[in-house]
Amino acid sequence: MTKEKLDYQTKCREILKSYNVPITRPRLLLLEILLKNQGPVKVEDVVKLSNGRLAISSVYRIINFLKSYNFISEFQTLDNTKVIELIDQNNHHHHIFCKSCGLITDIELSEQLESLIQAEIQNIEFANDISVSAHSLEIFSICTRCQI
Amino acid sequence: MTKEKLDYQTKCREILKSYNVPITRPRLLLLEILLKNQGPVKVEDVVKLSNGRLAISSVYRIINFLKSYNFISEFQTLDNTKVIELIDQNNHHHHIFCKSCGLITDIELSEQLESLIQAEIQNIEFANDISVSAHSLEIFSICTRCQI
DNA sequence: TAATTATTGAGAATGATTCTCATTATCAGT
DNA sequence: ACTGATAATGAGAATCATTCTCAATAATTA
Repeated sequence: MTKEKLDYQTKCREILKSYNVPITRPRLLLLEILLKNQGPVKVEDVVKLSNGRLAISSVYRIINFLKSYNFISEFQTLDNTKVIELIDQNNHHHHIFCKSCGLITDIELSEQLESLIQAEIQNIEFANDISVSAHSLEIFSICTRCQI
Repeated sequence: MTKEKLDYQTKCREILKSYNVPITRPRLLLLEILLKNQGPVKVEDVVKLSNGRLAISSVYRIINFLKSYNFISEFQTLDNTKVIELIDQNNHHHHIFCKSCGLITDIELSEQLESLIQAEIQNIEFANDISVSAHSLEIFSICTRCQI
């Protein structure tokens, strides 16, 4: 077993432990797959990448379970495929969707814009007496490859 | 027939005509339903509101057809229900999703923030050599009713 | 008004997601 | 470590949303 692989597993274990979530092989595997594949992954890809070690019903169950712990964010691609992504507090980002090929690209906004969004959200919270927990800016475009 | 009802139908007819889209009773009906119900509507609600005059297969077909003309925007609620909304160029807005009850609230950002987003998008277009056609800021919160 | 062509409705087919339940794994307490 | 209580899993059945099919119908053009 390579050092890298060991590190992933250790990290996954720590993540689960820190949230007091029972550590099981399938949960470790799913987290490991998400850690290794930065960016959004389709449900069927998780199953494929597990090499038959994860049942699709378990993948859905674990996704829904971990969503409730805010480990995972889930959204739809433009062709309505569900994709999931590890939530990384240190890497707040948004997504560009290609309307032609469906490619999803991560994007970070400038600090200035991000803090202005935060300010506006505070206004919205105040005006509507609500408590906002997250935001996401989705950008729709035609990607470089598809422009040709 | 009331004057109001006549107005809706006339407006719908004009919309379709202006895009050179063949005018059919089901398309008029769907547009009328969307015009009357400002904000996002579920597919099943469209069928209900049509009082049996629209088949669900037709609703899906018409939605996909009109989407390609940019009449309609489509997105998912937090519990993954598809909702559609009429695109109104004069009313660019975003959505607040209640994580508890699923309520979707329309929201307009301040002109300042909206133009800063536009500026950032221009940078993104320039940096990535892409052409952005739309954007959407999604805000996730607990709504006033659910706070209690 | 008739002929041509596109659209619709109803239900069948598909595909994604959830549910069920017997089997297996995890964990706390010894 | 071992055991028992409890929770999680895998496999496939069930459900639900969406698309497909095709005969009947409506819209458009001349």
